[in-house]
Amino acid sequence: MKKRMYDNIQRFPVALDGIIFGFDRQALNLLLIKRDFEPEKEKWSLMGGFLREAENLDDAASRIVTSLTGLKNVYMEQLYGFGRHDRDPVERTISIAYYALINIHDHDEDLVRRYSAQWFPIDELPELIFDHQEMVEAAKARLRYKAARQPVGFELLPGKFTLPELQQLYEAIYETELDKRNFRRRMLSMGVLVKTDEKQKGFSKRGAWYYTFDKEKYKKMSSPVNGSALAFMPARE
Amino acid sequence: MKKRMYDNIQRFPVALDGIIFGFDRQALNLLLIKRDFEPEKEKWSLMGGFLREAENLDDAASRIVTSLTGLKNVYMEQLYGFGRHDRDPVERTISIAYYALINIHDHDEDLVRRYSAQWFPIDELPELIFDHQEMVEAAKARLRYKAARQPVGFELLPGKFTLPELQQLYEAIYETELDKRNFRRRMLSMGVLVKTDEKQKGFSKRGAWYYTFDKEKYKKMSSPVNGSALAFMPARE
DNA sequence: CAGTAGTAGCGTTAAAACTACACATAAAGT
DNA sequence: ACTTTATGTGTAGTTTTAACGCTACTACTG
Repeated sequence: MKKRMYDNIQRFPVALDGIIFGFDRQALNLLLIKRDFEPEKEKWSLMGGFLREAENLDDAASRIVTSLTGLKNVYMEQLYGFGRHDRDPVERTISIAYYALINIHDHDEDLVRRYSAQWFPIDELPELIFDHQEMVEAAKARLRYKAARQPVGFELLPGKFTLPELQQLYEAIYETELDKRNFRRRMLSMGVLVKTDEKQKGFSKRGAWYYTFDKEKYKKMSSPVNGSALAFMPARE
Repeated sequence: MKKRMYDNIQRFPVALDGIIFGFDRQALNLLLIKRDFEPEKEKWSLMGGFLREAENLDDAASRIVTSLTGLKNVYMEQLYGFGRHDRDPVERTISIAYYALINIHDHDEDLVRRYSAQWFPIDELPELIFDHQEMVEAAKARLRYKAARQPVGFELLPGKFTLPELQQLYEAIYETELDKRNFRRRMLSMGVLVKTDEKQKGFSKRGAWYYTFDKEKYKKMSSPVNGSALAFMPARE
């Protein structure tokens, strides 16, 4: 029995590209790979790959990020579908971009080496191939959007972290400085931070308290842009 | 000279599906078509079509909406890429959903008849094929998000409209009632409405002033979700 | 061991935004 | 002229934001 198929239509390779964010307690970074194949060999690009038969988009995106970082169950969200007809000089493809948030210290360094990958601070990115620059811009905008309404630290920070560290992350995301007192109040008011009885040592004289996330509450708040969580007529900006 | 191509990868039909919103001065409506072909013949679905070679995604989405409505230069925004591997029983496809906002009275009625298309109030939708229900939900959420930070009337309303009409639209979008005075203040404060010296006649005794949009300012505010316009750490909801 | 330096952490206040709510006004129809 | 019906306006109380000055720890120094 022959499988049914659509007639008289084009078929295209469907790529998944991953914008992988990591935070090193200082700056927000992006994991890029140096292409060792044509076209655009030796130039930098996002990690990508092609969709396989019988594989969901989300699964494919996960597979691709895992193949570079070794990490599973990474937080990812679909960003946008990029499909300019001439975006890829080899063949007409469309690419669904996903962004991922990972703890920069968790990744598999061997894998990263094998792919000639490297972390770049987001304000010092090299030139990227194709439309990858555009993807990165979109991902930054989305991350900012997301961070504004829920603490994004859970994915980017280690299990325990201090408020100054969280603030550092936010300042990296927004590329600006924030008021310590207001930031603190705002984050705490979201009700997902749990203070531990442990203090950070060695960094500052006084030492800051470590916090963790209340995973339960955090998960409830975490919803993609299309999720239900958008408030009814929230304030204009 | 042979064209270069990628090796050993699958290729897929790429569909575009359009969530077409229209407003008839009463309710928010969706334009759906009755399928006259298998599978799922006689059931309702979104208007869709397949991507062609050398056609940008946005252009393809436009083409598809135009083919049903006769309207060109419709406001559209990419919504999300849907790609469950079993989403289409005929063949594995991926679909990029776009939503469109049109003035319901402008569409080409012949075309709509030819496709056996029909407008449905968004709170009385029939059962839809595949994952189209999910797409509609996502589109509603996105429209709500968008409407909260910029007046969305321009695309959905005729050139001139009254504030009560605009409010009617918002109430349809949010499926709730709004306070007249607060709504009015909020819309006017966005600074894109221009009062004309013309009054609506025949509908209410007193008659309401017609307004138009200041297209210049309006365009500046109109940016897709990924645009830059997201405020720096806007209020929590 | 006392003083200093450098962050961490707290509280207050003024401005802005939001919410809720009630009455006057224009014009059509009798 | 009076009634009817929807349009249009103002205000007060509350909540949220934004700006800002000061105290509290503790490691290091002499």
